[in-house]
Amino acid sequence: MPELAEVERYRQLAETLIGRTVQSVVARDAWFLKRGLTPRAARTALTGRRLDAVRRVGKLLVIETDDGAGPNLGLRFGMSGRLVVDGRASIDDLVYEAASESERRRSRAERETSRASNRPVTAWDRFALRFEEGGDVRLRDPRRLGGVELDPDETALGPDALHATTADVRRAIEGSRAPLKARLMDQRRVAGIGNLAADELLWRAGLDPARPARSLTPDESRRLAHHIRRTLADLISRGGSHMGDLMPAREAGAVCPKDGTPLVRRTVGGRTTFSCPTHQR
DNA sequence: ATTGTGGCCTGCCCGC
DNA sequence: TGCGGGCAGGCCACAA
Repeated sequence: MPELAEVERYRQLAETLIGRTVQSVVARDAWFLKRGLTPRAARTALTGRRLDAVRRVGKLLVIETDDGAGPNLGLRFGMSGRLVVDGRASIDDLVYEAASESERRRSRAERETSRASNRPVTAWDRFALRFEEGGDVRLRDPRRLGGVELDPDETALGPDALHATTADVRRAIEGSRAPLKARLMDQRRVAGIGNLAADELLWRAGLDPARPARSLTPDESRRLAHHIRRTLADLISRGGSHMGDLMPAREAGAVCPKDGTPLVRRTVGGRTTFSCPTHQR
């Protein structure tokens, strides 16, 4: 499910849509349309448009139309949203399943049954575009926490985490006594860090998620910026946010893969957080 | 303004 | 087998 790494995969998948022309808009779930958008307005705005660029800003996917003359289509995936292009989900599913020994040993049928949210169930397709050239793109979201909007306000997002500089990170955390992790996950400060990536990169950086953001030394901020970029790039190349080195230990009773210390599970910034009390200070 | 909390919506998994 | 509770990778409105 979608953090930056997943949305980056969706972006790559969506590149195959470039050059296609919207034949029809399927927006049966009005609740899924945001900022006052209605099914009728979406149909009017998008039908006949050619898709000509796909960008990712943090966890937001932006599809541009008609060389800037048409509206931008903004897709958000919430916690359970997936992008399906021409009937294919993005390959992060495959990587994820292949990575699990137990999953691999099981039959495809069993896997399909147990991982119901991956099945091609059209009831969960909340929004779709069909193309004159054939094929379609669908936003499949069982929990309906994602959404679709036109011309999303990208200025509300901070610099993209994948390319965050030390200066970006310092700006994001300076002066704040909120937990470091909460600040990193504030999309207005830095865009794209989700709960799993936050745990992973703070674990790699050796920083306590609960530390007041402003307590970092200049050297720690630099180290943090490095690990933000490095971790996200790693997660993208490995195929998903669940591919981090800390992830296997993200369960009750697990120990730190670095030093064997029992991990601490708590809520930080309102989110379940795993960290190592020994090497994360 | 900043920070913390609750809620949104749905599905899955565990324990009884 | 059925049922209730707790959980989930995001985000927004709200209160202090």
